[in-house]
Amino acid sequence: MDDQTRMMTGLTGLGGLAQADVGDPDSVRKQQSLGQPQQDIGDILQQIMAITDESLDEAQARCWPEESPAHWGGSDDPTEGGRAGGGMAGGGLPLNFQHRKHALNCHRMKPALFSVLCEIKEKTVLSIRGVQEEDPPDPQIMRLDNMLLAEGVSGPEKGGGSAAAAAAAAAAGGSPTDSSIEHSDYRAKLAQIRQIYHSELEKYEQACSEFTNHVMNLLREQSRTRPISPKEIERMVAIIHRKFSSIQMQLKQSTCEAVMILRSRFLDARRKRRNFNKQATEVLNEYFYSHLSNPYPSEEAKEELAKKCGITVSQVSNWFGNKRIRYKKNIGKFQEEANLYAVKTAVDAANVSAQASQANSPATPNSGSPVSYSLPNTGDAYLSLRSLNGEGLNIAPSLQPQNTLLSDCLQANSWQDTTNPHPVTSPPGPPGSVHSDTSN
DNA sequence: TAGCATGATTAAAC
DNA sequence: GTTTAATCATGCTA
Repeated sequence: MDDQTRMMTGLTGLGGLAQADVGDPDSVRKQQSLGQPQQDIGDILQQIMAITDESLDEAQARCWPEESPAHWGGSDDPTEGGRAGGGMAGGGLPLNFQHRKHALNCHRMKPALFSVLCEIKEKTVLSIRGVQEEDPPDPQIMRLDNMLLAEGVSGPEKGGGSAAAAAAAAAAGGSPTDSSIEHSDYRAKLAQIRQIYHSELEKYEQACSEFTNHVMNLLREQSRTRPISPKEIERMVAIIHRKFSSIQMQLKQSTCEAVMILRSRFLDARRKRRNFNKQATEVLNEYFYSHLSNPYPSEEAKEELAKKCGITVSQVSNWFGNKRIRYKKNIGKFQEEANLYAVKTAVDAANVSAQASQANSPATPNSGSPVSYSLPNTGDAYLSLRSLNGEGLNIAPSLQPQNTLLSDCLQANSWQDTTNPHPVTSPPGPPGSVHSDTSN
């Protein structure tokens, strides 16, 4: 029986009041003021107070002083309350208690009292209605949800986490093998976090649903003796959900923390700094010293270098940034290195031109032709040269006139003198290819 | 283990 | 957006 019906039933059963006045609490009060009804309500309230004030032990002692456990069990439906016989009535309540309850329910003033309670209830509900309006979604929860979704902890398993891992691994610039190991390790840990998160979430949801059902049953049960509207039950359910969602938020928070720790441990590039391999450093140095007059690789050149070195474009930028500043700070220290790479480049250029002469014709000129940036391993040639020329690192005179590149490498560099950032310039050449700026 | 080398990060300037 | 300059954190080596 719903609240409305219950109220109506109660009111129609109001014996001491005129039918026309039924449902009007003022009329009820008027009647109460006449004397007899007031006494009745007083009685009924007295009885209610007496029952509610009693502890269970007291009630037990009074109703069944020598009861056995067999008195418990069954239904407490008031309609069953009139059943004859000793021992237990329904609802797990002793029969005497059932009788008292039933007597109370059947009291002729009960419907009127119930209607007054309904009125009071209605007013109370109205006063708190404004406060109970639906809350907007919590931005913090939204942030947490978004992060968990982005990391692949919540939502579908694919993408998120592994993508983040891949991106971060790429940013860290580790070797392919290293990054793949770290990647799988990261994914395994992330999967662990995901599993824990989902199992905990399931537990919370189960507990929430169980508790909600329990409370709803309790309220439905109570609605027999006090007015409880379905809206109130809904509100109570909402309160329970809010409480549980705060627990969920804690779970989400700690999951996010775990993910952040995992990320910082596995993917923090600074933590995982690895020196570039020898070949990569050589490629970068070759470019740097062969563009010493303007060591600012274009975006295309950076991409090309990054590809050659197996690192990212930003790592190339970092490297050049560091190199420029360190070179500038201590030119003397880097002079030897500069000479070394200048010779290396020159030897390569000489080799290239010699090959070109042989391949074409004896008269083919090579001056002015662009020198390919892709240098073969000229280390041996350089060492031979070095030994021929002693440790003085002088350039073989025969090589000098052939390469404007060489002079470019060794000339005074304007970028070193300026304190302002050098304008972003690209060495001439088609995009995607790395050239030495022989035209300089 | 100290000291240097080196890659990454940061703030400020442009 | 890039660059410089300073700095941090880590790797390498004697």
